[in-house]
This record gives sequence, structure tokens and C-alpha cells, in this order.
Amino acid sequence: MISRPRGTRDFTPEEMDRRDHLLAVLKGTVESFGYGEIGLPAFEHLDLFTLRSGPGIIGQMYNFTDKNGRNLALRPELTASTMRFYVNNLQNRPKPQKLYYFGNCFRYERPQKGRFREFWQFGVEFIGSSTSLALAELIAMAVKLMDRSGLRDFQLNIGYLDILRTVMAKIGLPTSALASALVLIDKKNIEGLEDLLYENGTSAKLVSDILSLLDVTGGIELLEEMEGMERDYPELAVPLERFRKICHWLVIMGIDKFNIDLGVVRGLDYYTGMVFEIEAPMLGAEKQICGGGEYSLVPLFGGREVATSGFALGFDRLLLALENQGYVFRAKRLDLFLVPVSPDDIQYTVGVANSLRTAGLRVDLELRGRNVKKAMKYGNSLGAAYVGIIGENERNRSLVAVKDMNSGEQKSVPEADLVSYLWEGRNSLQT
RNA sequence: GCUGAGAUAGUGUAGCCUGGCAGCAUAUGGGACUGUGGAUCCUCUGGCCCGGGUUCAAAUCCCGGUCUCGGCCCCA
Repeated sequence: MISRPRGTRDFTPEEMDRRDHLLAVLKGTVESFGYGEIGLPAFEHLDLFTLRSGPGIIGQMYNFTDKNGRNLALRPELTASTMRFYVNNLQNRPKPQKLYYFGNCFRYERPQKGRFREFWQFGVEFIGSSTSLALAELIAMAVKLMDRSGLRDFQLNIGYLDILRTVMAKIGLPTSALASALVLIDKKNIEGLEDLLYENGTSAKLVSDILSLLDVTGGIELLEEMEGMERDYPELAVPLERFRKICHWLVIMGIDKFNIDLGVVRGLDYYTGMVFEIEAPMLGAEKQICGGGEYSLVPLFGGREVATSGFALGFDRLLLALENQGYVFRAKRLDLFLVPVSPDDIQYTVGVANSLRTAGLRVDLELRGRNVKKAMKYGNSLGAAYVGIIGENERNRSLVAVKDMNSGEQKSVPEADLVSYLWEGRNSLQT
């Protein structure tokens, strides 16, 4: 017997039904904002990813050499491919461009709850504008994705890298120290940060200012408190004003419950200004469900400088969070299961099934020639809304004996009326 | 990469400590029941993760591997 490779999953029809349902909600939501879907290859040149994230990530990727000696890798995420696509083919389209994608990604990591070696990402990229309004819309859309999915308990954290970076730049930290400082901030290792700053000759006043900046977490009211910083650091006026505007638009868009956290750093250094993440606390160690912000990758890939922002959400984690929350998914139901009573009835039954299927109904029929009782039991186990029985009586008068499997009521329906009868049934059952 | 727990029919489990015919529930197939589902009863099929060791004898004890579930590391 051959087992499933580690960190991969099989999905039953019921699971795929849920995944399709969630995906339809996500697609519908971003499309309502004017986003269009793109398709991307499952593997790329290894260089695409090392260029983006450094050679260190090779250890966490499925990379291989093909028969012609090319160094390739299964995609670990989709932003890099999107940016490559943009640089290759999309640079001359009208801006801004709103793109979204959904696809499987691969990472060679140790599987655990909410983390698999093959997993699915849904994401968007916004190319060609960096107005505060556009960034607010991006965040608002991410929140709307959670709401429309049915997720109740989640938290939005928003950070703004330029604020910290401006203050850090004033210190005159060498680039290497700046990078490790950001890492320490991301890890919330305040003591380590303090030591690093002092080692680099930062004054006590600056250190305490930075630490107080990191302390800034909380609601929208913190924006006013930050105004005090502007007196000491005039360079902050521009980023602070932009950050304020983003938050302002967010409130206008109906998003007023968010947490401002200047310590949100999001790992790598191609993130530039505004960054955000959404987490679902119920998920434990792998609680981050969505993350994104402003970044700069296009020049790195050889394109003209352009404003880019976006986010990706972990499809599997979102689904897991919904399941943990007890969300009830609406299952696709078979509309009608047809049972021919005797072999003589099969031809008529097949004809009925065919015309109903053409009308867009979900119809199955007894294919094994079992008796009516057995066939009904099977139809019941399929979850069919109705079972239709066809015997000599029905065949001779162009009827179907339709039994409502919920109420148990049965009536003879003329073949010509079946389509409307079943559609009515489907609509009333699913409201 | 570190660390803890675990793996027994399709699914869920008992047995393991203290070695001695692998049991139960449920699902699937067949039947009771040849024009009416969910119930009941009977019945067939189906299993000790893989490899090695100890032993007269291993699901059980020992070693290695694989996989799963957690907690870290990482998380583009």
C-alpha cells in the first residue's frame, strides 16, 4: 500500500464541498471590489524565490533539478510569481491593477496544526497606487473577507514600518544592526533590543523613545498620543500623517475595531510602509490567518518602480477556524434520486433523469437494479431531497411518484411539471 | 532543527503495564423484505504502521524507521 506523502491531505467530496463554498465566498468578495483572478504556474525558477527571500529559504522549499538541468522549485507562495507576471507582461496595463489568486503552495516544513506541506493560499495584489484611500480599502477588504466567511473571533493588527525606521535612522544604526533590531522587535524581545541599541551608542533618551513607540499598542485613540512624537522628531510628520489618513478612511469604511501595533514587522525587509495581520486566537501556535502590507519587489525583478501592496490568507487555517467555531456549512444536496421499479421502467427513468439534468438539477438514479426498499435506503443515505419512484403506473401516464424525504409526503407529479416542482423544493429547503 | 504523546478492520475503540486463539461498536456488501427510506434482527468480508531483535511464543517487551497529533524554532 502506498501512503500519502507527509504533510499532504486527501479531501472527501464533503470536504471539497466546504472548500468550494468558502472559496466562492472569497472570490465573490474580492470580485465585488473589482479584483480579477490570475493563474500562475505551480513551479518557478528557484532564483525567483531566492531573489525575493534570500538563499536561506531553500531549506524550506521543494526544489529540484529537471531533466534539462534547470533549478526549479514548487511555489512556496504566490506574491513572487504575481510580481514576475507583472514585470513580464502586465506593466503596460492601466493602473491601478487589482489581481487575486488562489492556489496550492508547498513548503518543506514540519507539519503541525494548521501547517501542511501542501497548503492553499488566497491572496490579492494591488499595483499602481499608494494613496491612503487605496491602502485603507485593502485592509477593509481583508476584514470583509473574514466577515463574509463567517469568522467571528479575529483581531486586526496594523503597523507602520516607516515610523520606527525613521526614528531608527536618526540614531544612525548601521544597516546590519538595523536588520537585527527589526528581528528583535518582531520577536517582542525588548531587552535584546535595548542591549543592541546601547551597544551601538544610542542615547538613553532615544532608547526610551523607541521603547515607548513599541509600547504603542491599542485602538485608534493612540494616533493622537503619537502626535507628541512629532515635536521631538519632525521627520515623523509625513509617515504619521499618512498613517492617520489610512486609519481615518478605515473608520469611514466601517472598520473601527483594530489594534495599532508599531511592532508588527512582518519578517522580511521588502515591506515598506503600512503592514497588517489578522489572527484568529483560537488556532493556537499557527493563529495568523492573513498578513500583508506595502512592499517593494518589482525593481528587484527588473521592472519599473511602482507602488505595490497586497495580502495573502491561509485558506486552510481560515477553514479550520470556521470549523472550530462550529460554523455550519450549507451542503450541496441531491435534488432527486430516481428508482425504477422493474427493468421495464429503466428506459423511461433514464429519459426523466436526462431532461432534469439538462434543466440544471442534481439527479441520480438507481444503477444497480436493487429493489425499491434498498434503493430508497441508498437514496436516503445520499441525502436526496426527494426520491422519485417509477413503475408501471407512472410510466404509462408520464408521471413520477415523488416522495419528500423530509416530510415523508408523496405525490404523483406529471413529468412536465417536475422541473418547477423540484426547483421550488430546493429553494424552500435552503432558506 | 528541538521536544512530548501516539499509531489495532473504512471509521471509532478494547486488549499492551503483567507476552499465550485480536474483541466490541459503527459503516459497507448480502439476507429477513420483488412498489416505499431513517428502525430491528441475522450474516459475509475486512485490522495489530514498516523493518529488525529478545522469546517456545510478540498487537503486547527492546532498537531503528515512517506517519499523525501537540508545544517550540521558523513562517516569504
